[in-house]
Amino acid sequence: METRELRYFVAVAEELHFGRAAARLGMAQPPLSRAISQLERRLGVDLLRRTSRSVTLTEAGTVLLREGRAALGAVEAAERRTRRASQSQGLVLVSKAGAAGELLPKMLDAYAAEPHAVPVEVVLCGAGQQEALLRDGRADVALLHLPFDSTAGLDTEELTTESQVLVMPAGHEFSTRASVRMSDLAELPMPRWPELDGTYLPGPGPEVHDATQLLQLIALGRAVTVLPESVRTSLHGGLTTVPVLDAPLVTTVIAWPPHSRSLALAGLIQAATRL
Amino acid sequence: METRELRYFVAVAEELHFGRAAARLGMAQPPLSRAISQLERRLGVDLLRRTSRSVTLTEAGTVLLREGRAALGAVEAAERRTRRASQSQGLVLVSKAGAAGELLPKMLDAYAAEPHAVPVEVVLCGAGQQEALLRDGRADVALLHLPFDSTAGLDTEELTTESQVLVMPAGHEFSTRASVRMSDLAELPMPRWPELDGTYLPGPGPEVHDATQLLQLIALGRAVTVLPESVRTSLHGGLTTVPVLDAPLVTTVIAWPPHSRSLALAGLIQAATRL
DNA sequence: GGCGGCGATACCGTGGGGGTATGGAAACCC
DNA sequence: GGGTTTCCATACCCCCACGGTATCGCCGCC
Repeated sequence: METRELRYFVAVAEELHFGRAAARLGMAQPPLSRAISQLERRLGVDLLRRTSRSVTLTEAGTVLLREGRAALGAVEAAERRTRRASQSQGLVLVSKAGAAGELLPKMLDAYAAEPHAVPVEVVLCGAGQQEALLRDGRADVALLHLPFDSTAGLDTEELTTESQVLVMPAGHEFSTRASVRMSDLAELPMPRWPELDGTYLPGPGPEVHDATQLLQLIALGRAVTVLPESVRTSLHGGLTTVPVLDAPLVTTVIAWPPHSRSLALAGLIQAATRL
Repeated sequence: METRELRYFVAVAEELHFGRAAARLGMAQPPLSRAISQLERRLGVDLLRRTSRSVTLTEAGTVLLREGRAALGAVEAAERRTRRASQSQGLVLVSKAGAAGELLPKMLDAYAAEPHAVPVEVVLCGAGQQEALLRDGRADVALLHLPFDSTAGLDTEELTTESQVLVMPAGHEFSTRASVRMSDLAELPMPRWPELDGTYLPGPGPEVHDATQLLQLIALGRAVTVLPESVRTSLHGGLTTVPVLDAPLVTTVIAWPPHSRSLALAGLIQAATRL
């Protein structure tokens, strides 16, 4: 199977429409139709059910969509990492914007003090995107937060575990309490983060896309949220926190793609775990 | 990058010889040379250092060899899993030949008793091959033994942990002792298992390639070995065991490729962990 | 029943991948 | 040191497969 065929199939499987898929691929529709039929014939498997009105995935097509995306990611990763290996031998670290406030600078300082340290570029991204960045080679190492982020298919090392606190404006009804419980918060509208595709699930809370925006909304009294306690060091005035007793513990882990233990990466991981 | 280019590059990088690589690929040498140069030009990266006498990998070439193998594995996996999804919806479980003697049948029985169980095909392979089989889609799930097998890039669930015993012929000098230590065994020639490429590292012990052969050699007095204690249930007469106090504990885990939680697989994993 | 949307089919042109023949550099050998 | 061998690169050619345009066939809809 060639990556071209995979790209074609993934486009069609995502659009469920040959015309739109062809447009997305920058080609005409007939060659795309043919390419998919050829792929089906070569695999000996029906991937799509076409009526002249609609296209749906078969069981096998669903599998190939999932596996094909992963395979394309791996190919792109190979390309990116090769390119990067030829130029800079620095590392790219990715973390959620606004997360890991304290830990990150400490880690970078500790690593930079090492004898053979290489430059570390820090990329901040939206929640849940780190895995994709690692997978397709745009990043070498990530900071993830369990249990929110998935570590499927990554090697990890635990760094810290912390409890969570409710973040709210100073005058909030809970601001004078010594602690709260999750059940106290059930009625409060929680801000909604974007899904992987950039859209928002429906719900009562405001839509946010980064931490600064979130903290502003909280300061404005439009939202409250539950965050790891380390955020307290980076809160400006006007915001206050109380512990949430039964919120899940948040573990920060450093994660990297398996089989990629370059010397530089090993050094960074070691520096991080020694903190 | 097309998989064809990747296959070409991997072949050349492994052979370090354009002529042999071309033969392996079933093509002539000149088009192969050209394809590699094109790849280098497109990536903007030198992958190989050629003198007219020898070919060596550059730094970037080393990266692409590693990443390219993984990417090709992912593509093959996509193909195989798609094919399998269209026919049988059974599972393929892979384990080292001779290992997991007790656990495996129990697990399969427990799973078969479940309401929606699908057929499970059991494949036995040499040590260290399970990961490759999982990765390229020939297997869905594997039994691995820590700390010997690598679980890099796999999702796992621990099943059992056991200590190890020395296996030897009945009349062996250690057979009357209550226990031994690793230091007692330092002088004994241990059998050598094949590496990933099927070759053997040099050393004093006999070369073995499966468990039956190993046990026969032990019965013949030509070798002794250290194995997880569960092997005791499958030893025939003439062999005996004593505990090795300070041998590493062996943990049997069930492992599967990330992102592949089909219903059937989830059921099998659940049945296994409930044992 | 005419129309519009969509996927499949028919047919054509071209670019690129693969072939053979040959060049050119470096090691080896007597 | 010149001939020989070895090995990768270049030159040239051919053909197939990929992509484009035109068109058909099917089906829902107004």
